[in-house]
Amino acid sequence: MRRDIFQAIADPTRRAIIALIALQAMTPNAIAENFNTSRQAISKHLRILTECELVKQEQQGREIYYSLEIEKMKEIDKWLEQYRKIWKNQFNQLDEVLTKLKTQKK
Amino acid sequence: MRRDIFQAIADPTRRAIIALIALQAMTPNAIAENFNTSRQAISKHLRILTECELVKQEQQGREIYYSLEIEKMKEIDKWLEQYRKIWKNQFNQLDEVLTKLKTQKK
DNA sequence: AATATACGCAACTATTTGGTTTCGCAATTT
DNA sequence: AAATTGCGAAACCAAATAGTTGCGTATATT
Repeated sequence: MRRDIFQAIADPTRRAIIALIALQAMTPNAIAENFNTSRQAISKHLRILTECELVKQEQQGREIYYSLEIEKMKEIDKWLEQYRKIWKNQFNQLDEVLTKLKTQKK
Repeated sequence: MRRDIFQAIADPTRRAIIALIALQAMTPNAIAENFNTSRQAISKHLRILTECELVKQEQQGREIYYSLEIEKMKEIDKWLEQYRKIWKNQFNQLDEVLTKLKTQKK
């Protein structure tokens, strides 16, 4: 039972759930209406998302509202950072080449 | 056989491979030395990474050098962008509250 | 030419995963 | 109080996954 954020976002249904509840909290039934799977299947996805803290719940009577824990998304951003450095660096190197070519032209 | 980038980075070994070859191209054997699994297992991971174009190969004699296709990493960045907007927005809202408190103090 | 090395590929296996069905419990509604 | 609704949890199943073992092939070394 791996339960890390990368494994959580690997499933396309889970990414769609994340997108759905990013702007407003929703109940499992309301979420399930947007897919053609059962409420239980969505519930399982929500459990995985909750376990890795990508999603938080708030009980309201007999309904449970799920919403995105946006802070957790920053972890992916943090992981990407090392690679962003690489592609920015490559861009700068390309930029250098271009300016060098420019000055040679003059 | 799903073969998208999110599924590719879901596996921790594959993320480690990506980190390894990000800065320099490496052969499967050289990569495998950094893990305690077989060369074949690494080869399978490399195949998955290659199939979703996260990694490119370059044959050199009987050796094949694998390196990161950094451009593909931007796809994750692109996906994150929508959520980055949300957390930046939340930060701005917090900022507004703070400046409001400040002016009220004065 | 014979051997060794670097590798991909296919077959097989154990485990994990996404899904369904069935159940039970708590909060509403009637 | 009885029926309904919203939900999580457990049991079960088919498909996918990560790994192993055993090839075959091309390049390099002797």
